Amino acid sequence: MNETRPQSPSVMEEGYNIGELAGLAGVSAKTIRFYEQTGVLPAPFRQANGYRIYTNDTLDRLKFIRSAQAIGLTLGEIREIMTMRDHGQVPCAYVLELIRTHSNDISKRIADLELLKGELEQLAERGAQLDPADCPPSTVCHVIAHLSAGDDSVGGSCPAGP
Amino acid sequence: MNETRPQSPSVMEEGYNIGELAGLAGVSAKTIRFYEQTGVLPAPFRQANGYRIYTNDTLDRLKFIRSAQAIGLTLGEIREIMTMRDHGQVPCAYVLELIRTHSNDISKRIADLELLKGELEQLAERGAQLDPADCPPSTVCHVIAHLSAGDDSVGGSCPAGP
DNA sequence: ATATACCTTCCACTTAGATGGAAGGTCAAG
DNA sequence: CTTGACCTTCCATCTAAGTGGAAGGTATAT
Repeated sequence: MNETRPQSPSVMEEGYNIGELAGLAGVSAKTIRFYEQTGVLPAPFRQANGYRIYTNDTLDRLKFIRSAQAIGLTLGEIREIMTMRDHGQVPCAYVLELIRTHSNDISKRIADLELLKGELEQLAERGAQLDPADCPPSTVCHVIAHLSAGDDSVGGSCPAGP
Repeated sequence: MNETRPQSPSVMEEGYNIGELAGLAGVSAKTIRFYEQTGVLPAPFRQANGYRIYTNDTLDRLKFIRSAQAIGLTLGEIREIMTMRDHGQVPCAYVLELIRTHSNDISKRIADLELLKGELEQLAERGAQLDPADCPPSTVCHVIAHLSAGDDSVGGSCPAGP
């Protein structure tokens, strides 16, 4: 049910159509079209019927995309890398720079989150000792005090993973 | 230039129009309308000319919103809290639960980021030793290896703060 | 012949939290 | 009387990375 290769059963042209490629790469066909549309993947050749036809090259690229995403690179950055490759350049230096930059960003984000976590734990501890009966409507809830004034540098967005 | 209160100069009805409130709360008037539209703030009374008129109550709420956002609560959660208040309930228990939940989420996110950071540093170290001349096109870039197989649990979105 | 599973394009929608701008009403001062 | 600063509503746009679905063409199996 899975090994039905509709084209050229003996010559093995190594051509995948989009669904097969999607299965091999572990992404959806929609995602592949989206990557093409946004320039992350090049437009592939088409069969006579208009179907996209892919080679192992695209499979490699999709694997790279997955790896690159897993380490936090954005599709925009990945597209840059792909473009360098397609212009004959070796993107290693750029990739390394991206990795270093992301590493620094992550360090900063971790520091911010540590701060925030400390604040939350403090609030939880203090809040557990407050009596809800004492909570005046004017503060909405006294568990959340006006803490460090003007501190909005701590990133409060992006609450949970997927 | 700033203390022009257009309404009732002597009786002090404590009424602010939206721009004044925005200035006092440190947000934009657009943001206040947005909060009203999404149910985070209740619809205020209107003056005869259709202008919104606010009291100190809303100022308190805006301050609460800022504090709650600073500790990572979403507007949806804040709206819940406001709704409880408006139904005569004391939201402290709910707030405390939110704080604990967020604290746990953040711990997990920190752990994920630490993992990711370790991986990035490893890649940077290894990558610095690779020769770009050896980078085969099929891998797009050999600095990014296919590392831990199928590891997409590490959140790679939300790269940098504001 | 038809059912089913593919494939194509195009358009809208998602999350979260706003922000920008157009078109028009209101208000106080010069 | 006009200018400029406010205010109103409504609609669109942003980021990031997709996802959903409609309308229609194609290929294979029964």
